[in-house]
Amino acid sequence: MRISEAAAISGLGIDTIRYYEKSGIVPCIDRGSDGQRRFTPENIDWLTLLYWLRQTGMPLKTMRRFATLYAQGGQTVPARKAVLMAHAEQLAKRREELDRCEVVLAHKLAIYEEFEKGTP
Amino acid sequence: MRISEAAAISGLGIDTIRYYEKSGIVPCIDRGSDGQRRFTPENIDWLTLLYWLRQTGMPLKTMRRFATLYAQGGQTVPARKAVLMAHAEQLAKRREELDRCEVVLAHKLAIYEEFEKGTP
DNA sequence: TACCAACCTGAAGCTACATCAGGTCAAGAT
DNA sequence: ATCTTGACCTGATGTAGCTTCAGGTTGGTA
Repeated sequence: MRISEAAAISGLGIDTIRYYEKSGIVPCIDRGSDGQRRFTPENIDWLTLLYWLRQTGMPLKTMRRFATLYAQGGQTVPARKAVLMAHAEQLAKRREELDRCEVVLAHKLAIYEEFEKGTP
Repeated sequence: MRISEAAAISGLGIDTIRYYEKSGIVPCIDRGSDGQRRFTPENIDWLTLLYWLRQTGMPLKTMRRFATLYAQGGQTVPARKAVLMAHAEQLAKRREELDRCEVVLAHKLAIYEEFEKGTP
């Protein structure tokens, strides 16, 4: 599979995929005899996971750690689990922030509506 | 009120407040005779709102638009309301992304646990 | 009077991409 | 056989949103 298809499926942009490879967080992408990247289904899974991790704010540094662990094989599964669980906690915090922001917004909007009632 | 207190209350950093002022998204901060910033309660409210908007991903460009509207007085209240409501929609989308990411993470974690059972 | 903390400015540094310039290569149209 | 088109390549530069740094005032305290 070529890079454009990989981008379409994973959700990442073409440039982002190249950037991620250069940054060392996408281990071993094959190249065809033409020198162009060929993506395996395993690659696609990996990119898709990266997409979701980025989408929810995981820094590249952490992704790099995760990728390094992945490259070291099966005995790093507990460590990888720990990384993902830590990120899941981050998600919970984000959710709290969303909640609080929604409260703030609702409050502001209520004030605006009050104001509009006052000056029709 | 000085900048350090303003930072502590609003949640923003001192440097971020200065940066926001320079970027034109915090209208009219007074200065004392010593040339240092003095913050009114109104300023603090504004900064706190900015804190929450930033925390949930509103771009500076949008904040700038919002600030410009604010500076133009009461007749822009409907426009400001629209900005905040658009942002509230963004929040809903973020929440969906969080949900989906949690599903992906839970799936990965389940696979890891399966793996650990298999190779104890 | 000497010093320390808190403030100031302008400039440079950083992260995580996005975009651009300039070039390769294969496949179909002329 | 050549020409064009489109997808890909690399390396460099640009952008957003801060953050940190260098170097310079104040204002209160010992």
